[in-house]
Amino acid sequence: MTITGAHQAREAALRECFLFADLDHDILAKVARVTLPVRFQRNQQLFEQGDEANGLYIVRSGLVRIWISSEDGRELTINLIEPGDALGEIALLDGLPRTANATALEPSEMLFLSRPDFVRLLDAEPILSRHIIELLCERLRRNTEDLSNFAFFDLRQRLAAKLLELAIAHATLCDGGATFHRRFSQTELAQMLAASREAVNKALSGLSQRGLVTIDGGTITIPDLSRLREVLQAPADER
Amino acid sequence: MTITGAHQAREAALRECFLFADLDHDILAKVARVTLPVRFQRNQQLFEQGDEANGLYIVRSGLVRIWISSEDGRELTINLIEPGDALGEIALLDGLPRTANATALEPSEMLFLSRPDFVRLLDAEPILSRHIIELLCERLRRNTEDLSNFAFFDLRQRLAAKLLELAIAHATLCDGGATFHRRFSQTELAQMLAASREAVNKALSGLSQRGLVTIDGGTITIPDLSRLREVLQAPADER
DNA sequence: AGCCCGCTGTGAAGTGTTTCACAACCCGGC
DNA sequence: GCCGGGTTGTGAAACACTTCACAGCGGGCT
Repeated sequence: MTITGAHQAREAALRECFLFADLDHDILAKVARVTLPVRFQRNQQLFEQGDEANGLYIVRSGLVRIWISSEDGRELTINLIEPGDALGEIALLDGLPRTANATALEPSEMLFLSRPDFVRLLDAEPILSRHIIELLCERLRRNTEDLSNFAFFDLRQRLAAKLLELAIAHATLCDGGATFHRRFSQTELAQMLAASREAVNKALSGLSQRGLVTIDGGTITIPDLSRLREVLQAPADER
Repeated sequence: MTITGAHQAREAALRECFLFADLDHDILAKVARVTLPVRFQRNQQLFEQGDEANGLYIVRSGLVRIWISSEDGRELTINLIEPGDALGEIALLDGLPRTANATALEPSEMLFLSRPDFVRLLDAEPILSRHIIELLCERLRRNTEDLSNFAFFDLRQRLAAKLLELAIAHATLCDGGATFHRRFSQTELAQMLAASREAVNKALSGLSQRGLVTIDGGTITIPDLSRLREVLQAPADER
């Protein structure tokens, strides 16, 4: 592939990312030029909580896990970043240390945009500010949702909510139901739900016994999304 | 007070708010003119989750509680907004329904800035975008902290963390310790911690028996902030 | 004064979740 | 083929917190 070909590919990747979606072609081309393609293997760490922010990552393929850990080594997965989304915004924008860790769950391709380049761009392009603001608002809404789940839901409900959320990005919807592309181990789920692996196992069995999910060789399918959603309103006695 | 006097007072109030702190005088004067002073009584609601966003509130005095509620009526206090801070940014910025409820905990004075006026201002003043972005980042950091507390801490630790957090805004620090200005009822604390009032009572007694806090007629004082902070690292067996 | 309401303290029973221990499984590598 | 590591399933004991019930306290209102 020629060098300009590579630039064009990167520009196309940027355009698929919400943050840069409707910048003018010439601006985007300039950005594409300073952007650095990087690859990460499965389980390779992009950065660590407390690191200084060096730049922004834009995911082209793969999957990245954003997580924090406690003093005694337990881990909480805060977010999974899909292709087309960006990660590392917060520390990038306010210049403070990274709030969380980021690790590739799959072999992943990214574009890396260094902080100096990004800041320059932000000053030059007011429309980018608007997109950043919208991105941050979206993150805040998701965050409030998560807090609400922790505060109000028991494990069974948190699991149902998480499965419904994961289904949007990781399952093909069909006929009111959804089947996941990707396998999520019970340990992975437990880390998203701040619960023990054993408890997730039992909650999952519970859902599956009621036919709300079916599990085939570790791959989850939700036969009927709206029936699973009912678990979120159930007044506890209906289990 | 003359009308221009009122404008000047409002302009001063804006200047004390981080969001508007370093706008030019003439811009600020223009904003002050479109800004509307409003008062709320104790327990009066500013807006409700699901409402359409009509504008931004800037707190001049008093205290505002941001909270969400569950289907079955439990409430979680997400944030307390102090004088000099703003509230209602998220829905204001993305145009979607309000994510939470807001009610005044004390008689409170605000400045109200309507959404159309705000949007105009945002387009005209790029520096305001930067401040908004910083505000959102700060909220996100606090939010991640809250998630971490829910995921990793038991009630005793969450209580200690919350008291340390509240002390910053609601206590006078003195000699390594802090005494609160304001009384927080155990019910109010319980709503911040997503726990029952009774459990908060017992956790509070626990802390007080160990001399980590002292309670005098319902008013809390922390004799030694750093000793209370140790509770956050305690490996459970040291209670 | 007396009343009432919201706040505080506390115990007993019930429940959801963790921790621990262990058995069975699947799949890739040697 | 077999071994081994990461999975899944499950049951028993321990634990944290909720729920319920109730008693006492205090401050504001009539």
